[in-house]
Amino acid sequence: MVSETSLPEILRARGLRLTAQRQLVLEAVHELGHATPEQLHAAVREVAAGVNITTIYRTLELLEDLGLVTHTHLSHGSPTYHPVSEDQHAHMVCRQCGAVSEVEPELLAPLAEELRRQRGFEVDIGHLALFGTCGECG
Amino acid sequence: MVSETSLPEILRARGLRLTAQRQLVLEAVHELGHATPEQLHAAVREVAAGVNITTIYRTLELLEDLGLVTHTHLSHGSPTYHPVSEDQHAHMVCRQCGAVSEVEPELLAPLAEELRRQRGFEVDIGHLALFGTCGECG
DNA sequence: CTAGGTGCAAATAGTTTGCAACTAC
DNA sequence: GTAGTTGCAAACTATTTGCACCTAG
Repeated sequence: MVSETSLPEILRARGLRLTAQRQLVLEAVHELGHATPEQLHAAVREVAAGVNITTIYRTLELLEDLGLVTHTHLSHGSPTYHPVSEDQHAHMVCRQCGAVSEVEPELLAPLAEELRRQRGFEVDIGHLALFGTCGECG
Repeated sequence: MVSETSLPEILRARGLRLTAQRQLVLEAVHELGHATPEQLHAAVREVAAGVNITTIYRTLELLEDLGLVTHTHLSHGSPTYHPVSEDQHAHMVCRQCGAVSEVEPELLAPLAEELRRQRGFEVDIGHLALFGTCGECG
């Protein structure tokens, strides 16, 4: 499992620098679980007020490139970022109430397998969002 | 099946007006199959040059409300609209080459069934996007 | 010291809104 | 005639870029 601990090494291996901002953004992604750049910015600011939103965007792009975080598009608007270290899971979004819940990867495995076999398509389960209506709202 | 033919009636039933713009946008959605507001605007403009992008947005919202079209978020950026009359289908987007292909609803039926049973969640299959890597790029 | 990183301001893309002019009915 | 509709300009939100200054190594 890739964790925050490895950030310094991963950066060093690429000749990149470890900065407070990068640590804070990665920590915030872990803390919040699923968060938009805006939300991460707010979280980081509570610790380091001067951090610019631009840096959040640049850092998220970097962390994603380094394989430490990914993002998904849940509904409209901003993407949400989460750690890749977490169990791969899909999201289920209710269009009525906006509730987001997680879908266990086991449920998706057969579909993923089918697509791989039939089409040679490798589904990224962590980047999957199912829209619909939840039990409460249905 | 709801088709373009019913637009006048559906509008009338709500006390709304049938305009050239509305017909053109709906036709464009049918013609293009999956298109962003931008692309639909371009298509409509080929027939009626004066139509404003604002009208495209407003009309898509209306048509969606009327149940004639839906939209999905394929990858980043703009949503893509398509007719609801078409067979419900999901989309498969390759993150390398950007290719979009359709996934037959049969493949998704078991998953949808499972979620309905276990969680009472009604998945909107037409609004589903699977991201990953296609055979060519893998 | 110096390449990489950050903050700030400005640019850009996508979408929404206010309002006066227009038109379907 | 009149309520619904449109076009235009301006506002907004989310994101990206250019650039001078700063700092980790």
